[in-house]
Amino acid sequence: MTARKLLPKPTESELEILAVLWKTGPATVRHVHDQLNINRDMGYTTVLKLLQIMHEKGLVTRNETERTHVYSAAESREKTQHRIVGDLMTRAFEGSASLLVMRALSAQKATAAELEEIRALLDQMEGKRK
Amino acid sequence: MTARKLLPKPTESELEILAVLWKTGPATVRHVHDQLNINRDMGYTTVLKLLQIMHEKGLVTRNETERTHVYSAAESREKTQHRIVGDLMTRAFEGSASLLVMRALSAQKATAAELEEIRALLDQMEGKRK
DNA sequence: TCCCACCTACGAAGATTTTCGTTGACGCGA
DNA sequence: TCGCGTCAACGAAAATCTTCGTAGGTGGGA
Repeated sequence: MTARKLLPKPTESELEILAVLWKTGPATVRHVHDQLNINRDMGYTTVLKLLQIMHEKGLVTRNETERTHVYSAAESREKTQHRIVGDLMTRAFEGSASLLVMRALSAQKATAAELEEIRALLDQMEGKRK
Repeated sequence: MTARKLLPKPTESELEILAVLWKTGPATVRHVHDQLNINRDMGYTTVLKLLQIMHEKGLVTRNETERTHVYSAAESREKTQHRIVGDLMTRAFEGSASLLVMRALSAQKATAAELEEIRALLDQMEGKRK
């Protein structure tokens, strides 16, 4: 009832912005800009423009009641990640989840706790299977 | 000793082409074109141009001894996937491998055999840990 | 020999993404 | 009230990616 239209896949820059919004919740342009500029270098108006475009695309919503607008990610982190991973799986991994998982695990050492988490997920999936 | 320079991340179209090369091994433009056109629609010269650009970028090598050149992926599928996944992990998953793994597993049901494979990989990683 | 099918190279248009300068409005403190 | 810092909006340049038309070369068969 809510999702009027299919959201486009965010571009790389847009994804960086979404990452900030997911992490800190609704935020102003200023805040997003400051967060991004911890690791990279991007002008204020660039971030503003990006957020305006994302708003047009429906990737973010915004509260305009105050002069300083507050932006929020329109879609949950889970859903967006799900779409992106699914897309990548198709394009670069022949649709194989396990192959992608292996690369993910070898790309960066997971902590023991994380490994346990994954194990639990596997158990759960196998449980469902029967 | 071999890697002269860091390869750029392939674009989406380039990735499609690499997928063909990885799957079938060294191939001519004609072959890549035919394979791609099973699922989509892309002109011959478009594929040619893409391969030429990829050659400039170093993403593929080519054998020019024959009039019909033969292209090969310059980097192994493993390495490229590794880089792409690492990049995605950083940009969209806060660097968390386990989070990405979870999305991958939920994005598509893995087969029982795949789940076992992943389990084995986990065992191996935990073994190394101690 | 001539024509045709096929190949590479090249240039450029079109589409998309990324970046930023400029403008005008707002509100607060001097 | 005036000036300054901050904000959104907009336009457009710059960079990158995608697509294809055209030209020119090569080789084989009629």
